[in-house]
Amino acid sequence: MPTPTIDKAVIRPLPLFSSLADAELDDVLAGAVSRRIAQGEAVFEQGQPASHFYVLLHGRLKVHQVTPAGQQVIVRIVNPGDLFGIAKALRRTDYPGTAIAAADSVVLTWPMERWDPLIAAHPSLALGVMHTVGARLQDAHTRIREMATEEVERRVAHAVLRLVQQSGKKEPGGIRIDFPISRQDIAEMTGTTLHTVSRIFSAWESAGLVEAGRQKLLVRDPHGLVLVSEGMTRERR
Amino acid sequence: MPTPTIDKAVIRPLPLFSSLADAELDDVLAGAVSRRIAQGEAVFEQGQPASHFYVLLHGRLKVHQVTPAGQQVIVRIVNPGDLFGIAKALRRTDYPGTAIAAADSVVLTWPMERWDPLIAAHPSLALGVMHTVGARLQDAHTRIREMATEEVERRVAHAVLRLVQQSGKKEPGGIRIDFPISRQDIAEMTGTTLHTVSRIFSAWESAGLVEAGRQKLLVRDPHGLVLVSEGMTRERR
DNA sequence: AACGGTCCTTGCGCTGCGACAAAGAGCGCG
DNA sequence: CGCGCTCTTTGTCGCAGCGCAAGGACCGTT
Repeated sequence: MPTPTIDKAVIRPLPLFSSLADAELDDVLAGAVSRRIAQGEAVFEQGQPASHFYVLLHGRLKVHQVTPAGQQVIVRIVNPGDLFGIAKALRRTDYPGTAIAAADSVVLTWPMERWDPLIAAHPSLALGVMHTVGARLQDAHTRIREMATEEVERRVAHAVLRLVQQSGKKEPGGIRIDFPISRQDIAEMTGTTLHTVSRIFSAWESAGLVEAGRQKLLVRDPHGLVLVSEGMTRERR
Repeated sequence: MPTPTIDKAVIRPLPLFSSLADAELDDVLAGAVSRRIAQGEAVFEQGQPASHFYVLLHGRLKVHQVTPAGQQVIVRIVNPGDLFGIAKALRRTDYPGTAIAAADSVVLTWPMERWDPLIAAHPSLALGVMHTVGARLQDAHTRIREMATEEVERRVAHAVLRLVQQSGKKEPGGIRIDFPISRQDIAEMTGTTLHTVSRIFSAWESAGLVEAGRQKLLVRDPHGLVLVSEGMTRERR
């Protein structure tokens, strides 16, 4: 059910493509196809040969990796406008993770054969990709630093704040994470367990910091959360 | 005491430059200067404006980040041939970390103003940079996965094995990590404490897996370490 | 409206590992 | 050649947070 025609107006505003001339954009979009992904469905799976690369137009994806022992980790959240599945940029022939739609989503997809020519023909695209990967690298280093030095509650606070920034929607009474996210997900993002996240959320809820429901999260007091993330805690009891 | 003339023969074999034509290489090397860094000296420090970018020719560097709370984390080890200090590729104007020479080292350095022109003029260089950053991203994800799911001993085993791969020198009786590395360093690479690393090394030493001295490390039984890293442990007592 | 599936909560006991402490060992410097 | 510094070892102790377990809430389905 791919849509053969792509609406340039949707693509144009994305930072990745914004510096392309109009004619270039046509060239880039040649061979691209959009595709709907239902919630819970995978765009691609870890270990599969990397046949396509993608841009997320709408919705939200979670990228998982599974350890040899079968443990899951969420490597990142893909937000609208993000490039993903770019195995070629990492010099891989397979996908290093599994991308699953956290909400109904729409992706733009190119066959991987288009990668090299596109990158070669459009230097500004290559630049953009470099920056994308660079940004992810910095995120990753931030996470490493947090996991190495911070205790669980602060890591969870950081993770939630990151979600707020990337996917927060202002709402009377606070900021809502606008896609379904479970405690399990947050546990996998912070290297802890579902149980611990649940406990932390309960404590935050009593403290009036957040309002947490099934797959839902409303941050009532972002500033308070920032304090927690910076270690202003240990006032319990 | 920079050396104004750079020996092309030293640069040519580096993967990063190998696909450049000879004339291109001249262009790339224009404006490059080599510099010696004594052990313990910093090439650049976290937060400084990023004035140069570098390639390590000889020696070994540790890249640290300091948390707001003052904790140190080792982000990566720079091996000969590696590009580093490429803040521009991450769209930063300052260095995100501090690079310190773990052993006497020689770096090749360019003023950062050369970055954009070089990347623009030499597409294969841009590609190479993308792959470099991509490889680092994958490393980072691996570390995140390990820190999230594995217990300390296995993480330490993985870290040591990575060192062996990158900086191992075969030697009668085992593989030596050929630059000075302390337990503190390894603790900072794995998100644990000096004390725990010391204990683990002691245990490994009794088990005949490694031989560890002051800033020295000889892996006697790499395969045994692999077993540890894969979780074949819990035989103690 | 009953049912199964998913997601969430909470209590309890155990333990990996960090905090603290104190002393030993190797190295470089004056 | 001895002094001080950094790096390392080893022990003891306490606790954050994980594993386990059981139960409850909410959701979509037929």
